[in-house]
Amino acid sequence: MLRTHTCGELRGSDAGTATTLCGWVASRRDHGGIVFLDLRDRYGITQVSVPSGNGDLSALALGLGPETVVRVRGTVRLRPGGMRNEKRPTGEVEVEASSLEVLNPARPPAIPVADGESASDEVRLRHRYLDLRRPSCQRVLEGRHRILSAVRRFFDGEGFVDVETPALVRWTPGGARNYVVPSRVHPGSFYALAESPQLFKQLLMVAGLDRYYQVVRCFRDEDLRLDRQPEFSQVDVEMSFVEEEDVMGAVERMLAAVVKEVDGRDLPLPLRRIPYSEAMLRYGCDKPDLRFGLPISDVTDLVRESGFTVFRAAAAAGGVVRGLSVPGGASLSRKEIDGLEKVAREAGAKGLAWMKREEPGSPEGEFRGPFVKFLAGGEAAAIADGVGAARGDLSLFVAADEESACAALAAVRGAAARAKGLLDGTALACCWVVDFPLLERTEGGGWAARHHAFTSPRPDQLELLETDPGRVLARAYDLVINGFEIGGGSIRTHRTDVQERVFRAIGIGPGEAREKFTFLLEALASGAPPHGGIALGVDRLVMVLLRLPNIRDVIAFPKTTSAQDLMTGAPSPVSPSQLRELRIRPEA
RNA sequence: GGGGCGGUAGCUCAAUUGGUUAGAGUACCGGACUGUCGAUCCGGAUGUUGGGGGUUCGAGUCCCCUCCGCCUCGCCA
Repeated sequence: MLRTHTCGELRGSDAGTATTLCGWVASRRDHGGIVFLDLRDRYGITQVSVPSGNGDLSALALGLGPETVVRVRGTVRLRPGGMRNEKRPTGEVEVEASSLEVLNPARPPAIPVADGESASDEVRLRHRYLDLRRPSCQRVLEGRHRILSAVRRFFDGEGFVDVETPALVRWTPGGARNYVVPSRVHPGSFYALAESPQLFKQLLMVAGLDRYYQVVRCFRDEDLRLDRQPEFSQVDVEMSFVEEEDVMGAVERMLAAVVKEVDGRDLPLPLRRIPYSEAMLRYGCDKPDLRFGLPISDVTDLVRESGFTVFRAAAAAGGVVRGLSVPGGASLSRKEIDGLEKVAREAGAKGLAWMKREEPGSPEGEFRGPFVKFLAGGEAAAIADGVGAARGDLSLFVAADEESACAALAAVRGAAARAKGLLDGTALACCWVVDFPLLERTEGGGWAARHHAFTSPRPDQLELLETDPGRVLARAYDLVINGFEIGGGSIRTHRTDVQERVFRAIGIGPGEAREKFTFLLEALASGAPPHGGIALGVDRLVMVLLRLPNIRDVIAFPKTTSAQDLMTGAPSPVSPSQLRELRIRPEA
């Protein structure tokens, strides 16, 4: 080793010992006679003092620019009283240098490396190696490592086998767009990069592995979001001879172990289970943010005869009128309410009806708001009660078709929580969303699998597959934390006859589409055990657990929203000769 | 593919209604200083205003095209 200690470990008790440190120059303070250097590595910052009297050493120290890589030999000294730095663990001591060695000079950094200094996303990503040199970034990467270690410890301890599955796979129809990889050996044929190991892990169950897990990279060629990257990691899990509760139980115990590891607190189990239909009604979406209340209520039946035409017409047209109450929201300004209405409009609502119940200082029973004048006697109180509005609360209503109303109120709910400061930055609100519909309508009027085609229908609802497909519930479950979908899974179909019926319901007949799944049907017919599993998004989980606002923050080398790597310049064109070898001709 | 916000010195930002030589902090360079730790003080240098075109006596500012970053709708079984 080039060093005897790290920059984070020297204490007062080390005073007098000889030491050699290596690190980056974090700052240089020149006092003419004496020069101070802050030396930084992953473990901390230690002050180095270079006293006068040794001309060469002082001159060398003066020439050290920021981020120069140096090796310092010296003696640990207790700092004089009053000169200690309480802000650093190493602040009691300094290393009095007897020699300085420049291991590598550094050009002035393109972005400041110190924590607390700002730089735009663009330059941070372009110089990611400097960005990652910041202590805060290193804490995140360490946190991610601890989380993944805890995950692996948990599954290892429960007898799961870590099996690797292919990344280069056959292209499969449906689902996320695949990245496509040309085959040199088979010109004109292509691999797909796996969007998930779904089929392989089911085949491992057929093989009898019984309990499988893997931390695996997945690839999806879809547009990016703050919680989506084109390549991301999953904790992929599959278990045999299990039911829903077995999978959910294992995962929430794993989650509790991870939360204990990173937060040191106990996650109360079992997690709340919320049926999909309730999630949609009360929170307007299938991944509710339960860090705050503001539940949505349906008041359609209260406004069928309303004096307010917008409400009456929506109800008559088969739509819904739903709303929520913001506690203390009567204090919100007109400007803030206009902001909420804008949110509702952007989410697809035609408008947002609002009503204040008894503002502070106003008489009992008073309601104020643009549409109150249209309401007949008692109606205002009835719908206010309907959404649970008390004195001083603000009621917000959307009248629309059910889908639009859900989307708009979900957006309004989040915006109102932010406006009223209801978001607890440290909270972890976890739940399972269960009882999803198995199928959903396609644009063409047919049916498609909502989760994937191998999700098992509820066994007591098999007949509905042929009579009323939209009502069939799936044996599926999503893990939701703070409004992010952290994972999703299901009990799979393990019998060929049931799989055939699901295929038929979603219009996969015995044609070419079916051929792509032949190997799976054959596998199911070869003694597939009842099985199920889940896939958890590692990056999202780390993001939520470390309370970071963006998935890029938890990935060492992420892509931008246009799926580029600003540091390396990927993707890039390849040479004509490479294309020729692959028999790929660019479109003219 | 659509919508919104942004791009000015290495970095973070400012620049009135279109008007003189585009400024500040920081970093950088030089000097002073023996106890700083966001060191301080004095001095200096720093620009393709993302790129291209247009309007105008005059464009960082207005118009068109385009590239890049972020957020978002579609998309993500």
